[in-house]
Amino acid sequence: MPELPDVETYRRYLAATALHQTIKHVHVDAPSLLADTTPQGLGRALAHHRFEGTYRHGKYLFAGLDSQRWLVLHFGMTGRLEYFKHGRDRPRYTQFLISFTNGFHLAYVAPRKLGRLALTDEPQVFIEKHRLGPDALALDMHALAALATRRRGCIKSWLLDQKAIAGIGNIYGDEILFQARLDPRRRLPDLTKLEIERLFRKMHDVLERAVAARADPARMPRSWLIWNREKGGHCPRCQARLCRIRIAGRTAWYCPRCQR
DNA sequence: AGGACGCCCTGTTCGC
DNA sequence: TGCGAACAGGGCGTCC
Repeated sequence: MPELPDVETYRRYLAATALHQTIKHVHVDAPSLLADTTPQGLGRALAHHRFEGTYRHGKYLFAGLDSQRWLVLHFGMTGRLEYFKHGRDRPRYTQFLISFTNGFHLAYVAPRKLGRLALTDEPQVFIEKHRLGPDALALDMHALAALATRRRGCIKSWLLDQKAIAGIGNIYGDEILFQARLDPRRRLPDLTKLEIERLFRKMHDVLERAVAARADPARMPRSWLIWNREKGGHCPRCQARLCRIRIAGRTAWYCPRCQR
């Protein structure tokens, strides 16, 4: 689930719940999630400190500490955050737990343990180290067009490549291409200027509206592909049977009539 | 450069 | 109905 709109929603959630409170201690249940640190390292960095700010880049969430260090969270395919008070509310599959002196806890929940937790001195340093592309919502039309000319492969793999553009995953990638009416297999050099502009507008529009919907599909329009992206699904525009193909190792859903 | 693949994990769905 | 196989919204490393 966690693509840009989901992670932005988590960022707001963390900012609304867990800022400015002293961390009593942390507990790591799944050390395999830690990148370049240890449970002890994480404990030392967080205990007796407070989160004072948040930042998001693509699918990465950064929580800034009063020590000038940052906790980095990536949610893999199934991660999420949950803030709670009572021990009985501790979510199943909690892999990492932050306990505050006010008695509340922030759980990093990930049934599949495919996420990542790390520490960094500065989000920008982490972003450069991982060679992430610009955040999908920070791009303007010009920048997107410039990026597009440097690429020769197919459009869907490009949208999903975090080193090209950061934040788009399989679900919203399909949604953007559907709304831009572009076949996911189209090659970038073959796109016209108008098509690139359409792609940019839809990328922005889909991501902004998904953020406004708090990444909850139930709050998104029925006319979106997201409602129909399943076996036997039909195009919400023309009712044609949707096609399902494999691109870049992931399932791509598209309408063979509307997307060219 | 970019695409295909295997792998990391585990819960759910599919298909015989 | 039951069971193993295939699949799921991510990312990384390797190979070609």
